[in-house]
Amino acid sequence: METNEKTTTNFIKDIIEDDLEKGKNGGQVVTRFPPEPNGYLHIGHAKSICLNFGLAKRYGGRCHLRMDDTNPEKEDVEYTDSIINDVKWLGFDWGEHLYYASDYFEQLYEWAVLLIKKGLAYVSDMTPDEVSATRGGPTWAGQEDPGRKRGVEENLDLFARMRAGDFPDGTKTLRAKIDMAAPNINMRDPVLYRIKHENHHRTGGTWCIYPMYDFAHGQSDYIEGITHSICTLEFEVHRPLYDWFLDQIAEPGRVRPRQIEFARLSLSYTVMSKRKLLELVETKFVRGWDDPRMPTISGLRRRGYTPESIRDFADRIGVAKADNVVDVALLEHCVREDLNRRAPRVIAVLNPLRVVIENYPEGQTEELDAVNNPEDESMGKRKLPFSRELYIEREDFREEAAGKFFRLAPGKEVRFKFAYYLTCTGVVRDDRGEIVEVRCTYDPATRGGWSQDGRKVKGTIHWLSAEHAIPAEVRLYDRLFTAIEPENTKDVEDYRTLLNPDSLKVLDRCLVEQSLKGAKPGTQYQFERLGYFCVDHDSTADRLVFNRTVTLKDSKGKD
RNA sequence: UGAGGUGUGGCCAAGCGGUAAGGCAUCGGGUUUUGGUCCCGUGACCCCAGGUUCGAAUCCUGGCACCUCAGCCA
Repeated sequence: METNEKTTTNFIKDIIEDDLEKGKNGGQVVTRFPPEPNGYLHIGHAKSICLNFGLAKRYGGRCHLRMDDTNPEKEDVEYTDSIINDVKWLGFDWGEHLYYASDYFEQLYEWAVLLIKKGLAYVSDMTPDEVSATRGGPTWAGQEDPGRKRGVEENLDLFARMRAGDFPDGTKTLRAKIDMAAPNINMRDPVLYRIKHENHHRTGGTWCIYPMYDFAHGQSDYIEGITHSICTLEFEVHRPLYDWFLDQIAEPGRVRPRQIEFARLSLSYTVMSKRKLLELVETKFVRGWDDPRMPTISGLRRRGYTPESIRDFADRIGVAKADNVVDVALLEHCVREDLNRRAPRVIAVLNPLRVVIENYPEGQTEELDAVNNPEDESMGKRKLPFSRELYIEREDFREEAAGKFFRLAPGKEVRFKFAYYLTCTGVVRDDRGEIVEVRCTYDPATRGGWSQDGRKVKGTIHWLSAEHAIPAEVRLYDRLFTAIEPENTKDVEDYRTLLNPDSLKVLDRCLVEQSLKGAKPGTQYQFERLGYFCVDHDSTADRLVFNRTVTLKDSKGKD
């Protein structure tokens, strides 16, 4: 499926179209998705990925995948691998354009030297605390760093020695000489390089000084010929700095990137910060980054979300600058819509209740036709075995059938989907009074589930032949948090107190139809009347495990 | 009290001076061998107050609210 663009327009498209009209950048559109490999990608990243790759595609340009790996302390190849895998899975192709900011370290270093020579950067001896204490505040200026007074030669020498490893971590930095009284705090002599005697996951021990985000990002964009550098709103106040660095290094005639900011995505009932997601993983509240309850791409994938549904979601939420919290119901709507078209229907009984058909011959089995997908006739039909003893969903039977209950109850006739009309004649209880079996009779004239005499039954329920069904485990998921905005709920100091204790429910005595035997992990189905489910990779040769992606919409009790 | 942003129905979001798109959710109704799908229908004087204009969500002025920035994180 092609990513269809439902939102008519957004301000970024306007900007790009305006640039194109003016012939800027030679009519090129080059974007990039620049994650830091310090965690797994989540649905918020998906918004950015779809935006950047989508724009490139729309305007006949290209989109790079760039690892923003300038901080070896937090980064790891495990994350790099997962990012590459996730972006690919989402359906995007960066071709040859996979880059690493760390590949630009040498060039970045040279630019730092250039700034020193221009008298625009200096080596500082301040500690982190001192830098912080002298930065000033919103309404008061900062104080100048003594390092500011150093001459070019001394700075050059000191900076070279920083690179050479002459100084311990935290003792020196390279700072830009801008303005300690700038109203924008980011312009108050920002740190360009810090010393970290740390092994980098790609450059190994080559470097012991690493560039800061501000000194690396815009230049990386420049190196790659990015035309539109799209990032989230918190970088808006960094834009003057982004431009300041480009002012110092950009050569005439080369593409000069422009930073454009949009509002990041918040999804209701979950958290999106990498720190908090990491915390959930580390405290073992979830089973890992790919726990189906996580808003990570890997979690959504394991949950059964399709790339198409996520791309559709990204299109529908739009792109703007206003803070927003998108209702997770929209995401759910997107998978339902996608899976409704594609997922084959099968029968599963999550909470089995035995049914015996008194007038059906013992030992007899017949095969009935079942439609694989009413939305798509080409998906054909399959045979479903029917016999005297069946299982139905426990909640599809009630002794007291109140007004709106259309399912099985004493004396009531209902349709067993694809099979017959059955009428309940009674129940069998165990010692404790629990119903363990429902007795019924069937009407042989209603084979296939319809009646020639035109009589209607309101209810249709699903069922499985007792001797043919196979066992399975089904994991039901619910929202991870009980609050719409766990990170922004008043009177709540710790978001973790809002974790939903019932976000996972494991049912280990479920039954599914025999055709599911050997189903491959990742395969998606609609369990008739229940929802969309997919095979989890925890499944083994003799035990299937399913994840519930999302329930079917349910209007029970609403009419 | 600084700088940069944002405010359109419950949640997103178009709109770019000519009289409020669309989606999700909700609630009605119809079809239906999934209480699914599908199909119909349902809601806004656009943060507030002034002003400009024949006409303003769109322009101007003044408020108010919320978000971001004081990591050697990104």
